Amino acid sequence: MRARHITVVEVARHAGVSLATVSRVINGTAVVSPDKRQQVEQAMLALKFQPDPMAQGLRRGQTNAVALLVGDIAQRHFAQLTQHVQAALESQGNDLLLFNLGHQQKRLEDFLERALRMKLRAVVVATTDTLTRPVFEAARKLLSDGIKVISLGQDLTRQGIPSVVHEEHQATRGSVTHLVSLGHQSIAYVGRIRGSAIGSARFAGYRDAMRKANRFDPALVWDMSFRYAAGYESVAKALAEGREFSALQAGSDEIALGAIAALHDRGLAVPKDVAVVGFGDIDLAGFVRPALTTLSSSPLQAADHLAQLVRDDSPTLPEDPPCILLPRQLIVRASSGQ
Amino acid sequence: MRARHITVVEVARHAGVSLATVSRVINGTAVVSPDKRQQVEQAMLALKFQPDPMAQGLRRGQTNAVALLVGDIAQRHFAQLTQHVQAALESQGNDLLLFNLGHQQKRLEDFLERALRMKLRAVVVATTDTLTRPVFEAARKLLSDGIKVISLGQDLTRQGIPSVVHEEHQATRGSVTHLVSLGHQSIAYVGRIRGSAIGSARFAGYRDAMRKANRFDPALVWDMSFRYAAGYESVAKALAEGREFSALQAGSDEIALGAIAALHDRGLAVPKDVAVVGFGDIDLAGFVRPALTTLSSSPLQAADHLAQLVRDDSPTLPEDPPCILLPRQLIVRASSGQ
DNA sequence: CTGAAAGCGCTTACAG
DNA sequence: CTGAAAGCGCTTACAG
Repeated sequence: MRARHITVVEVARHAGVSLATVSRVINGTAVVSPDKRQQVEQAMLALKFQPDPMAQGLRRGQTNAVALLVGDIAQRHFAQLTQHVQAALESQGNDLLLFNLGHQQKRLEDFLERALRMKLRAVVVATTDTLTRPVFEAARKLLSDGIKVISLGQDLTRQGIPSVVHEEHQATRGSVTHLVSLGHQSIAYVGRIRGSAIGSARFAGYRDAMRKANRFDPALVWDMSFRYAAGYESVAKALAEGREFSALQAGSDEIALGAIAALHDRGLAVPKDVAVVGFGDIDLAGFVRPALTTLSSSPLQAADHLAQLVRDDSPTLPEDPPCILLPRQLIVRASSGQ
Repeated sequence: MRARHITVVEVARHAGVSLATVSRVINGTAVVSPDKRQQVEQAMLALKFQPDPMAQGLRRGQTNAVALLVGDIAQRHFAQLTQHVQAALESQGNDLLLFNLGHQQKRLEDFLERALRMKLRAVVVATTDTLTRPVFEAARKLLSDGIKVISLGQDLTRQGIPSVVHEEHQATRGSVTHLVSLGHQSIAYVGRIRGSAIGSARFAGYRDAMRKANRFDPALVWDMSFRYAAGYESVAKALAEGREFSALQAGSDEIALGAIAALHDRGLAVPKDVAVVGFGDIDLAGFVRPALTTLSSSPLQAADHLAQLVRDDSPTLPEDPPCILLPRQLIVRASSGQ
């Protein structure tokens, strides 16, 4: 059933040269006389030759696959990231191996162990979760084996891992300061996600801005579980408990949307009764009503920087890995009023 | 830099057996005496041996990777599908190679050509787009080369491709009939996406229901480009033109959300002035206000069926490939009234 | 049940 | 600039 494919042997025969010469033409790895080169190229065309990636990989000790480990592809943010990372990698000839972590640390660890044998070109870790020791150890093993590990989303340079990150702390500090300047006194924070490094950073920005305004109140900080439902439940619970607040900073757009639903169900209007600011600017943000004020992201730029790091063949294991920082901007829409 | 890995040679030496025996233990492909088996297993453990997937792949002529080609990972529906497909494949030991088509036919074609050399375990095509001849030809080449091709989303069994699909036509026919029974006379359809096989089927269901009710009016059918923005623009344009309608069936939830924003911006209330029904039941559907009435999907079941087809080693190239049909249900929420 | 040997399709020293 | 040969790490007839 399985057809026999054209190999370098056939090409060499057809072109009247040796295997080595064919290989040199394929890889452009050594000088080949113009006429032989042409014969080989014609033979490849005539026979519709395509090199076998497995064989190349085995021999070179390297595939052209990059693994992307995402926190949870079901989250808008990660889906967007995946989209752009795939595009950026493809444009430089790399395939994308996708691994959905579902926020499970153990899965990350297991994959990293396995990655050691896969001869990947790079492993990209895109998770917001706080990482633990075993993960770092597995990553170090990869690194010392010459396999690139890159962090997308959180700064892991202290672990020797090049990172592409967005502003987090400054972002919420800025947006909350904006809410304060609008006259809000009681501003709640919904979504200080437990176990999330990024979530903590966003929360810290909020906290610092509130402290500066002398308005920080731990009772207005709500943890929660997961996305829409979490945003909804947190706010529903707070309202049931009689908490008072005139504004709300969410840890993500999805949480913000859930929060808005909860406010709505209690008869509270956004932004009239409660102003809401999300985080991340998912594509839907501009299409809900009221449109969602939020903090921007740059998944496209992030993916481009990442691709550059993947391509970059600078000496492995630099003591001082690069950290690329992407800014965020407050995108003011109707949900925050004024 | 790159460390030398443990190979079968070391394991064989350590266990005092031949390479062949080690291989047999790894693969469980032939009977090995209990004592030798144990020695090998101990050696593998002691040396922390992990087989090299590239070498195995080259020798066997088969990887354990499955390619998933999705219409557009930025769309909720595809992101969810990807999540479940990855999980299902992983549980059977397969890696996922993700390819985002961005709805570009040419990319599908190119990838299919390339897949021929990749020795993939299967290629899963998950797109709603109407496919063209060159794509089918490339698929046939894969099929005849013994590589599984599976369609996720549209019925391609006539092309010899096993398919896992959802009801489309019946779904909109049912939901529109429901709207009719609620007393609606003018029901618009937004999102008969050009070039989308699935979009056409959904539209046909609407059309048939409207015809049956003697209410079909082509002026109430609006094509559009892309997701939220499209839903918004279509409806905004229709309203500006003075079209009258009391209900609206959308081709997707995202389109429905965009449509609702447009209605809102014209001062129309949902469902009081216009009832809205979406399609797909994305996770957000229950968390917008009013909550979105929509047609359910079963990405989890779809992924499971798919995984089964991937695993299934029945004779290649059956003349009559299976078509697995998943039902949809109308999920009634606030946006459709009553 | 077991081992020696060939071979999957390439690339890369090595020698010329 | 070119070719013959070795070898990447496995698996699989083949012979016993």
